Amino acid sequence: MRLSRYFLPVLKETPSDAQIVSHQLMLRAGMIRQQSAGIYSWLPLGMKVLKKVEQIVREEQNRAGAVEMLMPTIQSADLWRESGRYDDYGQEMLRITDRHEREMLFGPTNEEMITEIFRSYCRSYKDLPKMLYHIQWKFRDEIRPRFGVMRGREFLMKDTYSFDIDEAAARHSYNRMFVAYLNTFARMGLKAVPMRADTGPIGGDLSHEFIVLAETGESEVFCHADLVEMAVPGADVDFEGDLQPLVDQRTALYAATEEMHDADEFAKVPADRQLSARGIEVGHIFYFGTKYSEPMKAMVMHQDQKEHAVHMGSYGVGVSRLLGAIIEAHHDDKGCIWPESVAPFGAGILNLRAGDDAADTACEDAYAKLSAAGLDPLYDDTKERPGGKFATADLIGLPYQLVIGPRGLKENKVEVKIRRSGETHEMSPEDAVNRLAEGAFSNG
RNA sequence: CGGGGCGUAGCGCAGUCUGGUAGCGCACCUGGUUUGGGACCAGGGGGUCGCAAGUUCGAAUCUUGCCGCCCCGACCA
Repeated sequence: MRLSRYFLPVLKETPSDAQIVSHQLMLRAGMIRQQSAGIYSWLPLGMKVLKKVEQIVREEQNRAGAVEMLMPTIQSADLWRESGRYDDYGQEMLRITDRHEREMLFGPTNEEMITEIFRSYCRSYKDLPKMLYHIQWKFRDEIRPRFGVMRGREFLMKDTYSFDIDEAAARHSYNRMFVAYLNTFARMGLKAVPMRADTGPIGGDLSHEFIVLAETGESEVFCHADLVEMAVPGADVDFEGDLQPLVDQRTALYAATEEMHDADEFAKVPADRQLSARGIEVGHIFYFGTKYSEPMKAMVMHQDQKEHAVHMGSYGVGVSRLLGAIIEAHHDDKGCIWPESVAPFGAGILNLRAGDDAADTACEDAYAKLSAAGLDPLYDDTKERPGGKFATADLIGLPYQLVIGPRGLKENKVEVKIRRSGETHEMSPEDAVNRLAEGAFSNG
């Protein structure tokens, strides 16, 4: 992409209503624009990162055996009356009346709808297990939206729903998501710690929040420090096999949010391993048994020739919130530092003197070759002065900057800057392009 | 919803107390000089001061109502 043709409205100054660094940087880097309290437009740069994050979530869901579909944003109130949640959900649900005076709502979640779909088609225990997900915009009319995309009213969520024959089978589905989430967040450069969460009226031990530690997090958390650095299972996990040991390895160590915190248990953690911090909830997994299948009659015939309600779980990832979490984890005073896996462009090419023949030629050549290599470079071909180009490149956080100007070219030199470390390497244009194309500067 | 704060040019703000022809920096446009880490000079455009009503000879400024946004609290991916 040529910057001259792109839409990248960067701000030099920090908008006054942004309180936390991720919100400030998303506004300054021209990623989002607030349209109303807690409601944002995703500008091109933000959209690109959002899609990358979404794709990682999707790939890991698919790997874990979940099947993608798409449900609508608008739902019928009748569906929610079946589960009893229409009255329970309260003011957080945005209720809408259509022209025929039908009561509709903008979905805050999809348990009812997926249960309705499941029960319409699945009648036998032989149809189980099933695991379906979608990535769709949700609306929750939060009392107080804040911190940009961290607590928006409209937000993009991945929600998965599992259907199993009994609690033991549901536990395996739960473990699939538990492990999938560990891998998902690690791929984005996040250290997410699973923490015991409140299971509400269902009880049991099957609910975990996945928390990214960050000073600006909304939750106070307490955990064994080893959990933070624990290596994730990785891509070659056998999701059909026994995942319980992987789960136990983590749940054996203390980790809880404020609501679930037990000071006495925490005190048993070795003192030098006790970690109390703040965190951002990026995922939440939940087993809720027959809470919806019972009232909504999602029954399957078992071998005993009787109908039984299916055991369900739901598993959410705040996709749009993840962008905030990633920036909180990866930034400096100059701007964002995107992990390569979610960077909006693979590299930036900075033409320090657009209009100079030598610089233009070298930049065009690098742009063509890096594009061909699949790096999806952003070529700053504007007439702006070098200082502004450096500042913009740092602000939007591209992992690599290929800096090309007439002064260096006289000695056949260009500069490669690594955003995360700030280090620069001088070399010939050919070397720079080749090494960038082959990922020579990557640290994985 | 309770408590607090703020709405003045695209962004950041001053002016409001004490009413008297709407300002500053950045950004933008034109010309010129510049050009390797957010240049300089000169000129220029842009605001019914959130909306409405009221007080007044006169309102960004005082009064009332409404709207929007932000922060603290209880809830959530």
